[in-house]
Amino acid sequence: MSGQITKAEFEIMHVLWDESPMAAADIADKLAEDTGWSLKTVKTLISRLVEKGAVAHEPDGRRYLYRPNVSRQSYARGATKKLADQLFGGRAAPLVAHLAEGEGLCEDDIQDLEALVKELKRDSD
Amino acid sequence: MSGQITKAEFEIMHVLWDESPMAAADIADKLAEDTGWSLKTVKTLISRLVEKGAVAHEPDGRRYLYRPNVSRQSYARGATKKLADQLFGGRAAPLVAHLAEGEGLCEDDIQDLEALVKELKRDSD
DNA sequence: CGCTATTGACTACACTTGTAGTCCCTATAT
DNA sequence: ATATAGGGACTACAAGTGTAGTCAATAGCG
Repeated sequence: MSGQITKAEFEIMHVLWDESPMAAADIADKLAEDTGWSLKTVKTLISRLVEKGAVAHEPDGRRYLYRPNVSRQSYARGATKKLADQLFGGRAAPLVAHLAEGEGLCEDDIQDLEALVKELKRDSD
Repeated sequence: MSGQITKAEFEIMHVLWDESPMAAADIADKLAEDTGWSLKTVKTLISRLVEKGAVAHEPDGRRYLYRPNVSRQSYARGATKKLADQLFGGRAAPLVAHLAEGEGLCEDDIQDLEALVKELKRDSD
C-alpha cells in the first residue's frame, strides 16, 4: 500500500503475475535471461516489495514463497488512470488516439475497441 | 533526449506545456499554489530539465525564458505506448476497458471513442 | 553612485533506487 | 559429526531525486 513500485521492482511483479507463488531463486532464474541480475539483486528487490506490501510471503520449509499482493488488474487500473489524469485530464479518447497515432493499434485492437464501445453504450443507456 | 523526466520535473513540464516561453520566477509562482516549492527548488528542476534536453532556454535580458523541447503530444504518445506495452502487451482495448471499470469514462468519452473507432475502421479499410 | 532585489551557477544533503556483498543459520551429504 | 551449499537478514555504496542554500554578477531604485 505504501510507496511506489519502481522500475526494477516492477520486473519482479511481472514474473509473479505470470506465475505464483514462487521462490526467490526461481524468480531470479526467470529474470536472469532478460536482466542479468544476480540472485542477490533479485532478493533485495523482493524484500523491498514485501516491505512495501506489494508482495506477500509464506514460509515453505526454510525458504519463502512469494506471491503478488496487488493484482496485475488493479495495478493496471491505477497506472492507467494516473496516466489519463496526468496527460489527458482523465479523458480516455485522446489516450486511445495517441495509441492509434503511434501505430500501437492493429486491426484486432480496433475490433476489440468497437465491441467495447458498443458495450459501454449499452451500459450507459 | 537523455534521461527520464521525473515526477517533480514533470510538474514543470506541465506549466510549460500550458504556456511558454516562461521565466523561472513565473513558473515558480504558478507552481507555488499547488506544490509549495520554493523558487530555488523550481530552478533546480528547470536546470535538470535543460541538462536533459527536455527544456530549451533562450536569453531574455539577464534571465532566461524556458520552453518545452518535447511536446505534450509526443511525451504523451511515449508514455501511453510504454504503459500499454508494459501492462497490456501493447493492446489498447484492455487499457480502455480498465479506464471504463475504474469509472474513468463519462458519456462524452464514450461518444468520442465511438467516433474515433469509426475513423480507425475507415482508415484500416 | 551605492544598495538591494533578482538571476543563473554551483553546492548541499537526505532519501530512494539499482546492484550487489557479508553474515549467520541449518538441511543435507559424507 | 562435520563440512558445505543454499536461504534470509542485514549492510554497502554509487547514482538519481527532492528540496533547498550559498555565491557572485548586475539591473534598477533612490
